[in-house]
Amino acid sequence: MRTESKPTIQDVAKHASVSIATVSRVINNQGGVRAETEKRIVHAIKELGYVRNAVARSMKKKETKMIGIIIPDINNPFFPLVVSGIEQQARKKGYYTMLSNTSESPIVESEIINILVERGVDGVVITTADEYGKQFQILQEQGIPVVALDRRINEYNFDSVLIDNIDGAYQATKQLILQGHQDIAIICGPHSTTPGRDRFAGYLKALSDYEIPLNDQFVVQGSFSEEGGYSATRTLNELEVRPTAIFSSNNLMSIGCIKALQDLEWRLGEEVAFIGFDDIEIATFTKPKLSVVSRPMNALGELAFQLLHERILANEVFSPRNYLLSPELKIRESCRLGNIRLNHKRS
Amino acid sequence: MRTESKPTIQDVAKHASVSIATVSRVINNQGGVRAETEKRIVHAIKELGYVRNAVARSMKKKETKMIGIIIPDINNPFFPLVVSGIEQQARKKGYYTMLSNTSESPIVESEIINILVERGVDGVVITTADEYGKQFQILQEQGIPVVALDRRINEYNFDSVLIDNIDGAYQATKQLILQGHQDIAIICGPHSTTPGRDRFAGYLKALSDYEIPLNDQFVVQGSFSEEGGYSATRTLNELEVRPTAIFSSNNLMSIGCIKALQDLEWRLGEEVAFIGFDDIEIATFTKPKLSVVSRPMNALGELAFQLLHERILANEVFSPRNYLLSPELKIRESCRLGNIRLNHKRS
DNA sequence: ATGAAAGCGCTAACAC
DNA sequence: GTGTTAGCGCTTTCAT
Repeated sequence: MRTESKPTIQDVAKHASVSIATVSRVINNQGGVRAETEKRIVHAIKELGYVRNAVARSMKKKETKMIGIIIPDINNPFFPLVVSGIEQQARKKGYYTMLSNTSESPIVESEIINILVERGVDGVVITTADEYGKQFQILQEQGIPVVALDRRINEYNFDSVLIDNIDGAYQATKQLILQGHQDIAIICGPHSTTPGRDRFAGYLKALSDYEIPLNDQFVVQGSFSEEGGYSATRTLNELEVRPTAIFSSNNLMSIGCIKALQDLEWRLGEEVAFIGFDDIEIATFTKPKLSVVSRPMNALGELAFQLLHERILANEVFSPRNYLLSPELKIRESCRLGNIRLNHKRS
Repeated sequence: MRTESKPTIQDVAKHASVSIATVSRVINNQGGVRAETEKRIVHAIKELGYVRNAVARSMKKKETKMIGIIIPDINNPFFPLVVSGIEQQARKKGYYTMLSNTSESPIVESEIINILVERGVDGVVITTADEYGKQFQILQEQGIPVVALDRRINEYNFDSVLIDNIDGAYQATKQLILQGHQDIAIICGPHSTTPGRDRFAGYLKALSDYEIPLNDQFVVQGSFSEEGGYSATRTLNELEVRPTAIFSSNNLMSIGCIKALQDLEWRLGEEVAFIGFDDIEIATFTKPKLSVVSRPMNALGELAFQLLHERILANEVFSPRNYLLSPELKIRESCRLGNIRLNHKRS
């Protein structure tokens, strides 16, 4: 494709009849170059269409000004929002972000980490697809700063910015209880993930605090996906005694759940109340509108970059900082008592 | 941070008592190394925690195996879906993708392009925020292959993978007409963008083919955003004679439009029919369900990478290929006649 | 099968 | 203010 190879700093120097050192000075705005000389050089750069080779530069300077962002699911709207927060802060500080998507595959994640390390990123923000994996070893060995976002990384002492999932689930469940519900189901995410486990724990805690016995039938599992929420809801619908309220552990699951409710003609707000983890676009389009636990996506991203940046600049090791951000319960309509007939078995 | 600097190929060579050339051979699986020697080297690599420095490698080889993807709005679900298509193909061919988001800012886009060029990406797929900008100059000069995705790039002969927006809008409008509507409004996107103009053109064409005079009042403008759709809908609602059908030019606008309809108590499916460009999550949650023009996101991405890849491999210039993919009309409920009272002025 | 050595394009220390 | 020069870590030709 490329015929004549790209011009280098050498070519520019020759063209402007100066040394490469001088050219380098003007490229990097280091000053100390006579105005006239500079003009000649700038002109030569224009004329030749010279572009600084960042690869050579990085090689020399041992820094790339790139940070890697690794997310598990680019199609889950939660992540783009978080990414926007990171990007924004990074740009301000002169860092360029490389975003990669693992599609929840630990194998892909591992590959990506290796590539980023080889490419010499200055740091990485990651929402891992495998909290217990060994893929982080290389990052630690190379001393590359890492911030774990939204999902904990076990056995490594990285900084982390997490959401208080337990509290979020607790608030949601409590709200349902205060509305008079006793038969509250939970659609759980995978117990292999922190959010999966923690949201279940919050649910359990609320039940226990209000002395409502746990009914195993009301605890259903699924993957963090629309399909997961859909089939879980089906299962719930087939129970002899159906729950009067559902708490869904994740945005995608909520969508699946609401779809199932429609398909099964299990009437939201009339026969069953609902609260979901994460705000979703459809929440205000359903009737009744969905109450949700909302996470501060942007803040999550901004904080993550900030922590990362501090570590990149620091030249000594210091102990990990672990942040736990609180989600916010957004009460709309779907958790209201309405005219839901409760199952008054134990009242 | 990093205390002892990272091990290099030199260190490995020393540790295994061989030359760096031999180490390089085993790192790159080039064969021609005695099994026993190789074992020693592999062992040294493990022991030292050596990682190949891709920066140095790229510098030497003049290829990075990285391609850049530039999108204008990571929070518009259309793009993550396209990106998934690109990523998937790229990974298969051994390319790593770097995703960047411009947030529709031509300035940011320009910066990103420069960074990618400096970093030596092997190619770029871009949905530009500025179809007429000069930011592509550098790509052309450097001979870096480019594929324009979803938005045309004028004045440069890059490959392109576009959607037949005219046809999509035509189909939608036609459908509305066939349902008996005459007073069909369009919520237009910015005329500075190809999709904005083309979708309007398709609307116009359908009207003309069916001999329905254009009513200027039914043509409202907005940015490709929720807010754009929302305020456009407000405007339509304030007309003395309101339209009986609305065609919305973009997914985000559709969301804004539907929200406005709700807020204004302008009843969808009863007082006004609707078709929107792009399928959206909420489409099946509204009552009635939304009819939409759906684009093949994944195919778009896959094709884009394929074209790019061909160009990266080719060692001669050839003329640009321009693909136009057809969108598909998904008829659900919102465009049905239902019990909408049409304004029978000219029937 | 292995090694020596010449760069790739740049930065920065040092000389002038 | 400007030039010379020594690498950064790697791949690759050419010897051996």
